[in-house]
Amino acid sequence: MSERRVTMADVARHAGVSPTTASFALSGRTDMRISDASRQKVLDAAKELGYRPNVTARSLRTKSTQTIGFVSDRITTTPFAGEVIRGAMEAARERDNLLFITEAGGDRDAESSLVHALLDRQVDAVIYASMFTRYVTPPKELFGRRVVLLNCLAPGFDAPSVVPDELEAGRDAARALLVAGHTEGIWAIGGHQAVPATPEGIIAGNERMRGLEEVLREGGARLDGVIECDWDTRDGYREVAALLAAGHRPRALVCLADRVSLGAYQALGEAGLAVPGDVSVVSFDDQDIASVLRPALTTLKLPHYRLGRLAVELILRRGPLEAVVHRVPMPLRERASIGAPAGG
Amino acid sequence: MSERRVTMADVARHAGVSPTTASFALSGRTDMRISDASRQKVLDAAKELGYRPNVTARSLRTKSTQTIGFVSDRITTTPFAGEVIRGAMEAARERDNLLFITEAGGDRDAESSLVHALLDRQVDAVIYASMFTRYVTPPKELFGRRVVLLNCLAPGFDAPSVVPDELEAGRDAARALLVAGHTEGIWAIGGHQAVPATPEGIIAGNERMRGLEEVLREGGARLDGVIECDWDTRDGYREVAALLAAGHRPRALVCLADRVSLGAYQALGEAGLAVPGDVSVVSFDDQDIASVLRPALTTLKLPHYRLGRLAVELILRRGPLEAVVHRVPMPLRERASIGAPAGG
DNA sequence: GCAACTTGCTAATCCGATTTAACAACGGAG
DNA sequence: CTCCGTTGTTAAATCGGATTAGCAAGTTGC
Repeated sequence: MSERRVTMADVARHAGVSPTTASFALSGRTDMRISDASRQKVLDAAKELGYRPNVTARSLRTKSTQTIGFVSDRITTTPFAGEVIRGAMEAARERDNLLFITEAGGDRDAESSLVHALLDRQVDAVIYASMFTRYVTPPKELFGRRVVLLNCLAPGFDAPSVVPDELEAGRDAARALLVAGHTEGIWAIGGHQAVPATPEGIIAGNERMRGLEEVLREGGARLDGVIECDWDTRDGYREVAALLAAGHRPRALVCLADRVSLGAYQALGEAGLAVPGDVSVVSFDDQDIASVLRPALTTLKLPHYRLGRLAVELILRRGPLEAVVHRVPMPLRERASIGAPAGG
Repeated sequence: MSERRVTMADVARHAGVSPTTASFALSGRTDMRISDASRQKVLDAAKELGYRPNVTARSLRTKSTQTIGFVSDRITTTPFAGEVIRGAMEAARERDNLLFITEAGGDRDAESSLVHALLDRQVDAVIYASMFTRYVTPPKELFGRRVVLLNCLAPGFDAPSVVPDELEAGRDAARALLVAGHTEGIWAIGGHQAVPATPEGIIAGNERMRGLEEVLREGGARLDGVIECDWDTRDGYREVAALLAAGHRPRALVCLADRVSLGAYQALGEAGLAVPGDVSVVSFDDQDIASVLRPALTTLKLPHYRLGRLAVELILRRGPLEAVVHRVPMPLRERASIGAPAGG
């Protein structure tokens, strides 16, 4: 791409030293003695000529490209993806690394092919990411490589995982309700995804529900019911409408995803019930929409930015990676959808 | 990253030929004569050893890294970003290219620094992207380089631009209303962003309004009013609520962004007006939320996937890039928010 | 005064490909 | 029988750095 770059040889010539001296002066290594005078000459020459090292050439010798590959099933489907990537990118940038972003779309062959494309470019490490928490089997090309699993778990695959702390989030949802005084009339919409129509519920749903029920029980409260349905707006609407039609009068709804909450809002609105006056709602994910609904939704944020960042930070730590599961807290975004229980 | 790779020297040795012969056989070049027998031996050896060329090493000689840099102001703020990147990525992948994704966050220094990081890695070209259509001044490091401007315009900068066809989208919004029979009681919410509090309105707002008014006029209709406000849910809600409170009874609302539409829905709902029974709504952007609102929103889709794809396609065409503005159509997503005018 | 270090620097190699220049071997023309 | 062109192949140079080995000149020790 365009005019010849200044090379180290140019710098050396301009400074009147050998390329070797220039190399050592520029890399600032101390295991080879360079006089301050020479060093300064080189540095000045480099600055004057606007020298920038050719990372490609350097990595041929050093093996390190200061480049990380990012492979995901799908970066586009979920609105969170951008945050994951941004977190990863910023952490990488702080250490002069760049990210190759790729997406396999769930296709195994595409995945292998992408991993190859990354390895052909000598990436220092690979982040293998899923857009929702689940169990995965990374492609064989990644075995023995420097890998961090992002938002997924692969038992038997020797690499660290970075996942949201769904269990604690479930507990926090319960605490938020208890603090507001809710002990009865609590329904969970979305459930465990025991029969997973929405695959993202498999892990998240179970852990959220487990944490929720645990703290509710400890707080002397319990769920009136758990409605299993897909984690989408349509099902949220339908199930809550059906619940109300059946004569139930919930005081609080725990929606397992913000999309479900939106459906719940719609059903509640049509039934003339106010949030949080008549029914409190607590949710999970903190999608964009959460802050924009009326009333704004109290929800447990999926920490995508921090997931991305931590994955890169692990990679950039020196030394081998340990196959540990890192759980990142899901902060509670307190907004306006939880209130005191409606008088019964 | 881990065990030694098979090199071309290994392949040559295994096939019993020189590295030169192996190179020509593998690259399939015809300007150097290789016997079919030798060629086959090399190919077999390569396959058997699982040889994969080291792109980094190759590019040191050839200058081409099969890598494209992507620099944007912000990939995260807008939910569309993923689609842009996906489009770019898929187009790149089809031609064995990979994308470095970076984000400068609007900071000029960060931008320069990122461009340097990209150039240091010898990217073949750079996509300079904005997350909403606007005028930009690319950093000086990009002058004279192979660049495509994505979703932005830079007069005087010698590079092609790829932008949504907002003008035609404005016309299509008008046509959708005319076809449904609307000729009066039409209000535009969001306006031209003449005083741009929401910067993304500067170009989009003007062109959408221009196309809208043009076709409305030609169709014998006109706007009852244009309400200038920020392109967000809060303002959409406030302005529509105010409009209704002032005693106006619009038949159709043209919301300049889906976020504004959401606010409009909220205000309409609280006033007991049904969409589209009482008021039709047509919108722009096609964010995720558009298809999930009740009723689903008829809107003109920002063609992010195609923008990303076209940018890469332009880059991968051989020959110099021409400084032309490519306008990508914004398809009409017909859903349920437009109906016949309410009887007046 | 000479060996033994230090200090400061450079020549030569290497990384893994591509590409240029050159060179055998063979066949046909004259 | 020589000359020349063709065919198939390879040695060597190159890309832009990092690294190893080695070499002068100056210091110190005894």
